[in-house]
Amino acid sequence: MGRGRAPCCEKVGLNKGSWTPEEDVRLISYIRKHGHGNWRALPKQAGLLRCGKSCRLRWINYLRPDLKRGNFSKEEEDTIINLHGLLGNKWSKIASCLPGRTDNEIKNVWNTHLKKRLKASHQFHPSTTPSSPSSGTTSLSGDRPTDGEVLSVDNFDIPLDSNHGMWELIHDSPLSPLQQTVDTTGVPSEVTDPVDDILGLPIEPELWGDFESSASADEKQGWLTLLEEELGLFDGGDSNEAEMDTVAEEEDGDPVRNYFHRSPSSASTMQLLDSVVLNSSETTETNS
DNA sequence: AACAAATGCAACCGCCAGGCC
DNA sequence: CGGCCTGGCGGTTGCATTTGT
Repeated sequence: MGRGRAPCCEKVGLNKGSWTPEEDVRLISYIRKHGHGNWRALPKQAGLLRCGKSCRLRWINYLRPDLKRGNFSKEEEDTIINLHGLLGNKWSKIASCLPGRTDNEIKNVWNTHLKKRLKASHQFHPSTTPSSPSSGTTSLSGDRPTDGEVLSVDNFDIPLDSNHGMWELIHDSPLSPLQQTVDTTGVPSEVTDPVDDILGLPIEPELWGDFESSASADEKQGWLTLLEEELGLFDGGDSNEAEMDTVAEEEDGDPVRNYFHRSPSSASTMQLLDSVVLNSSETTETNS
């Protein structure tokens, strides 16, 4: 699919548009084995006719093993609405508070669903004043409110207290625990585990070559079908269920993720934000 | 059934910030 | 200190799919 603007001349000869399962396999396999120290060099080393940016986007938005798939829950949507009121179009920061969700995904959900919903509710209840993305960013990036002031976001009053850490959160939104454990791109900084458990598929770069040369057409097709199922490209039935199990397993010991997965009440955004702040400071101490 | 309009979303782009030399 | 390189972010695009007529 040719999306976006006209291709830049230096990228002539590179693949564009939708990724094929084969490309996905190559990328997953390479990153799993070598990590992604240099996105620019990665496609060449992985044998992909893609630019580094494209590889990075594909990995972050679609192939990362820690991604949650499926529709956004009501609670997730409420959280997005509230955080958007706080942060404006800071999709990456909002995403950092929603484990398993990407900035791109959140941006899409906002633009396609939530914006319209807010608009509709505003028309229905003209007295309410939903904060616009720009106003949220602009107002908060300006003068800092004094202690005791209340920031009203989507009918949700947030007391602004300098001792509370809210202002710091807004301005210096910390990394989520998810990012702390797997980094922003979902891959450990050092790949040490020799067991290739990504997607539960036995992928190794060396094997790919053997696979390509020796596997029969049926074997290749079956393997790619399996990949499609794992990626959610194939409606195989219970793959989603398996993912939810994985998510549930990962919840233990992660306050923010637990919070979201168990009882993500939109009215508890303060709690959420506190958790993020707390967890961030704990991690900082641990690392220092 | 056929066509048009609306919607969803993956992937593109340019720009910017931070790190390195 | 300034230039270059890279990664990351936010905005935009257009194809595929769904819905309406």
